[in-house]
Amino acid sequence: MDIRTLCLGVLTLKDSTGYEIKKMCEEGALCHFLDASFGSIYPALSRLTEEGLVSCREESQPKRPAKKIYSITQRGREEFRESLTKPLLEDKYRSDFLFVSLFADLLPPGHMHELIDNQITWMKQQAEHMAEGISDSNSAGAQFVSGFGQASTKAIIQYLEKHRQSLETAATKTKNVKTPVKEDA
Amino acid sequence: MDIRTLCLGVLTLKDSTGYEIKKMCEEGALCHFLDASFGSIYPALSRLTEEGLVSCREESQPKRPAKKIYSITQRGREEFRESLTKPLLEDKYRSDFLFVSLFADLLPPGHMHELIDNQITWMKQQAEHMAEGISDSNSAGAQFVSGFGQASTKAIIQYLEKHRQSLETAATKTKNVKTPVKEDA
DNA sequence: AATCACATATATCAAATCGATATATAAGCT
DNA sequence: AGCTTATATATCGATTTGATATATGTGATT
Repeated sequence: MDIRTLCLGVLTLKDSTGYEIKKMCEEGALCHFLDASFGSIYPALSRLTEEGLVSCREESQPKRPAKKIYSITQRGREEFRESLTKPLLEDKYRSDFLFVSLFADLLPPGHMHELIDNQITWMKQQAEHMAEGISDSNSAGAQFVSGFGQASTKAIIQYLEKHRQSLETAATKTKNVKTPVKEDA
Repeated sequence: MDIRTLCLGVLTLKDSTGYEIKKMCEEGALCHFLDASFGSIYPALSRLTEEGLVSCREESQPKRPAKKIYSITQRGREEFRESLTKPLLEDKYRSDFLFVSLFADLLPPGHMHELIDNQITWMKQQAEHMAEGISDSNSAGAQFVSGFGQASTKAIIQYLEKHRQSLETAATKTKNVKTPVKEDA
């Protein structure tokens, strides 16, 4: 989802500053499923303002940098609705952990074991964090997303706990001693 | 995982052209877990060659553009091994589908139903495709990755089938008629 | 026979995006 | 006094995507 549409979506729920939009990406209902940096949010909000899809009122507070509070306009709502019905990009699970797993036989002894420990710990934290989301006063959509995250995360934890052994033993059994010297160009 | 390291990883397994590296991203063991475009692969290979981490022999074939076959060098192997032990980026599940789900109440009637149908169909295809990978003559790492993908995908399918109703009814019950007019700047 | 889609192969480029950094200020902790 | 964290905006280099261009061969469709 492009940052433009993301901003419109957040503003559909609540008037916000750029800073708050970033926070929602880190703590909100979708925090495990999207990213957005200041470097993309601020330019997006400027462009959306130019195009009349959001409006901006400046609120100068004493001894603080002035807030720019953005609201979505009627045209913004229309465009957002429309963009929701356009073809979606496919889901994608990105994982450095899996990339490294594919090369487990090149790792020092015990390293893969540690990686999986960390991965499981992290996954459990994620699952907890997702479960918190559900207890809040949330929309059906937010609960659906939270449940989705929990279901997949728990399945992954189970998988890791059940199958880690096969990967770890395979990693220690193999050519981990010294890269064979076969000279090149 | 940056494209540079990705290329080194693929070349660890087999000498390849840029084109073949791209294909492995689309069909190989990790195809569901990473992306890379020509626009990043070719420059990465050039830079790696300059730096002496890979070598390149050109194979001109009759009536075909010349192949540039890259091999990883000893230094490349060392650097790759090292990069495997560096801190990993956290896994991330990116999903337009979930983003739209959060705004299900803004969709036309029946649209969410269709989206979920498509999502389930697509997920089932993914699961099948991942299962194929396991039957091939594969390393422990590749089997681990394939199993990981299947486990999470199947959990998601189950979740979608079990909980779709709650989202779909919530979507039809609500303010889908007309965006309220509340005028702005 | 002509056309179309797909596969092999390399390469470039605008646009989007990330990640880091800079600028202010206040609160709270050690 | 100094450190970290939080609020807030903004910019910028580097990376990466996604589209496009250039060639050619094969197999399917019309």
